[in-house]
Amino acid sequence: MLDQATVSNRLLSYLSPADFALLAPSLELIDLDRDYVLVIPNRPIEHVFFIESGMVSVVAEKADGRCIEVGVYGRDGMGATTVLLGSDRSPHHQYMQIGGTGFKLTTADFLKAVDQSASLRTMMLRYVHVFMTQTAQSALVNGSSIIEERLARWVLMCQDRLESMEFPITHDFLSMMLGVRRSSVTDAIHLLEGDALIKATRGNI
Amino acid sequence: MLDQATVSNRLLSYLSPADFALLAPSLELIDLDRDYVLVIPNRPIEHVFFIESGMVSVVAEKADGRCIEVGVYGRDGMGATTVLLGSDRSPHHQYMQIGGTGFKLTTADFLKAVDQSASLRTMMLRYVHVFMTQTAQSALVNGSSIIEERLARWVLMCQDRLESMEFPITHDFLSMMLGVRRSSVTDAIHLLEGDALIKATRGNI
DNA sequence: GTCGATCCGTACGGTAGCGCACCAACCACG
DNA sequence: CGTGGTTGGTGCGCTACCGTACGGATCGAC
Repeated sequence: MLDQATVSNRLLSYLSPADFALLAPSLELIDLDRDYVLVIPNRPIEHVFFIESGMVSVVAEKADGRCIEVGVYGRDGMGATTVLLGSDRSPHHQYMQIGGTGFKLTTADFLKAVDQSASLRTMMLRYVHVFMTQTAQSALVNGSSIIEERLARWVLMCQDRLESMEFPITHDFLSMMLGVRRSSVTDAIHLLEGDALIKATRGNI
Repeated sequence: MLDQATVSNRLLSYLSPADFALLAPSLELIDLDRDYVLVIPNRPIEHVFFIESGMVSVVAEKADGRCIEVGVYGRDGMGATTVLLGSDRSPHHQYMQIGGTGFKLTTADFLKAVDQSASLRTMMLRYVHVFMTQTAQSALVNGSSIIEERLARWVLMCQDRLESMEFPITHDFLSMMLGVRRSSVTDAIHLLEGDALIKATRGNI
């Protein structure tokens, strides 16, 4: 049986013991390697995830195939929040940007637990609000900040979620996330390095 | 007593009669003139709104005072959705972009009704999902589309919500909403006019 | 009609970021 | 230890958009 005290995921660890006990039997610990897909757009969501380590990108795609990240989460949150809102699908991609581990449970088990406990539902809905705010913030900076600032925001968010000063990411991936040209990312990284704020090596920041 | 059949708001009109009856006694019809403030950022939300006509802008603000619209709604939705998510405040401004009318009720009355009816809650949470998707879409276009496209999106969203081919709006306001320079809006409008897609007069589109 | 305020058209120099392309450094793998 | 794929640095011409600014048009109030 799973011990709540050993769980890194913030949502799970802040639950009341009773609420945790509702979910615990359904939780399955799995490896989440880089590029592991948590949610496929517009397809029924069969599993819900709680991240223990690593980071997930939530990515929106335009009709022309162009993609931009609209949110990220790690041990602070959960995947596939839309099931809480009564929808069994989401228009966005979700995949591991940085590999790690996490718990997976079926959507049905999750919803059953949420229906049984109002406090559990409340907790989860609060997280939806947090994530929504993050998305709105993305809209804000995407529309009003230069690349250097957007990169800095991304690095900080990544740091918060990984509790690590270093993480593996290529300029190419970052350019996807920010929706800009790869060499613009290179330039922005150099600027931040010039201010001694970050240090980048091949495939690492 | 309010007759559900005469209500324009989509959320209210799609409710089951029983759910509507739960809300109806609390609904107060009010005028919502242009610039009427529905939500002040980071202050307790005392009232929830269902729009009958007109349009609301949800606007995020950066530390430097720069603002960008992260969503809009009209008769298709409601204001202050965050109360559904267990938060009594929101970080965003919400005010009437185009004047109209709507129903107002206290947050307490609204939450009481939602607690009494699971189907009512479900309906409202589904709308939260819709709005969240819209916000994510804003993040997407803000980061990847040229002004002309973003303006076109805005005009179409406005049209959907007003069911009117014409609406009062100045270039100046649009530049705020899109987070761009006022004269860039003027240019984009001329481009769309060149394609005979819109027609603009002073303070009108 | 006159005045002030609002709104819109236009212009000009400056710059962030783009698309593209090329090469060097680096790594994994045989 | 060579080879091929990945990643990062750099350059060039180009476009979208910015900041700023000025002047003309339109409107309401008196």
